[in-house]
Amino acid sequence: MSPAAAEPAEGSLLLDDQLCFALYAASRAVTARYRPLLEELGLTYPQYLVMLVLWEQDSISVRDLGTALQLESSTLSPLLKRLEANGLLRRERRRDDERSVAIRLTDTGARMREQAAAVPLAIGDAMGLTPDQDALAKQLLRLITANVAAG
Amino acid sequence: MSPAAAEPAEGSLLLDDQLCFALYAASRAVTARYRPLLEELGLTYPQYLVMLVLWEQDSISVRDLGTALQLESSTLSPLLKRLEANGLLRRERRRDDERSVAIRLTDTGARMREQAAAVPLAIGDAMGLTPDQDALAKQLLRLITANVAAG
DNA sequence: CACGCTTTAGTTGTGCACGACTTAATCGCA
DNA sequence: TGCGATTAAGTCGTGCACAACTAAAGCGTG
Repeated sequence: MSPAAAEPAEGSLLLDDQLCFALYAASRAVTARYRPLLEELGLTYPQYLVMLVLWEQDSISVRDLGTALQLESSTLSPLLKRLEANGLLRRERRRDDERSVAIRLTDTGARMREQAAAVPLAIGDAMGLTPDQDALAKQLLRLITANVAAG
Repeated sequence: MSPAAAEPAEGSLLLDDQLCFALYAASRAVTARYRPLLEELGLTYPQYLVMLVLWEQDSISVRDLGTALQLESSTLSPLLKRLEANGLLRRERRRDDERSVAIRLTDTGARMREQAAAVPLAIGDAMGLTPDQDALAKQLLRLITANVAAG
């Protein structure tokens, strides 16, 4: 991690100067790395993220799931239907508020948690960062997310 | 940028411990920030990345474009058709190798570069990182990309 | 030269991601 | 109490992203 050889001019249009491209490329590369592991579980990457939330907090509304993952209902609704079709969760209208839909894991969905425990370990290994680098990367990424969302 | 309050256990399944999620969320947040700016140019974010490459190196093959952006021809071919339909570029078979297609900017596409110069500045501003943080983030992201691609 | 292998671009099918919109339920307040 | 505004989930259309595959061109070696 030595400093960059030559610091780019402000407002460069060179692809390799763009932080946004480094971000976009890294995100796709990591997702690609997950793909074969998740395929064994029959999950896509966004489906895996939904399962992570549900393993943390079962019986959550579509709205709160969207808040946690920063996804619209127009993305989540079909995704949740696919997970329901695969037997991992059930969707039921809340009786106290019929607008809201509660997402609950099935036994199959809950049991998948054990199998999934190996996944973050394998990916963490593949990313090959030291614990300090990992923490630093998370902090920088959250800072970026917070800043661009704010303006 | 103080250290994290509590370092997560290895292999945690908590969403907010996952570097992969921070990456995925940041990437989408940044793309969302670009959207209104690029809409004025009539571009999507991946189309903007293609234009960045072309402003750097005109008359490039689909293959080399794919290498630069780490995208498959199955993603690029339809995207390039849309850019061609919008009058920003032309596609022509190479005479010396009829398998290959050369992508060339039209005058309109080349002229868009001036308008686009403001975009990275605005985004850099919105990300709100110091030059050091920006450089560090790029280094970490490239390290992650290289590591996960390698294994 | 011939024929099989590789390379290049493109097509097809599936699943996100998001804007614009719809429907139904609930809320708030005049 | 009634009715307009708000909220929740979902549909639809467009555009990535990628795997699996196809078609056509070029290459290499017997």
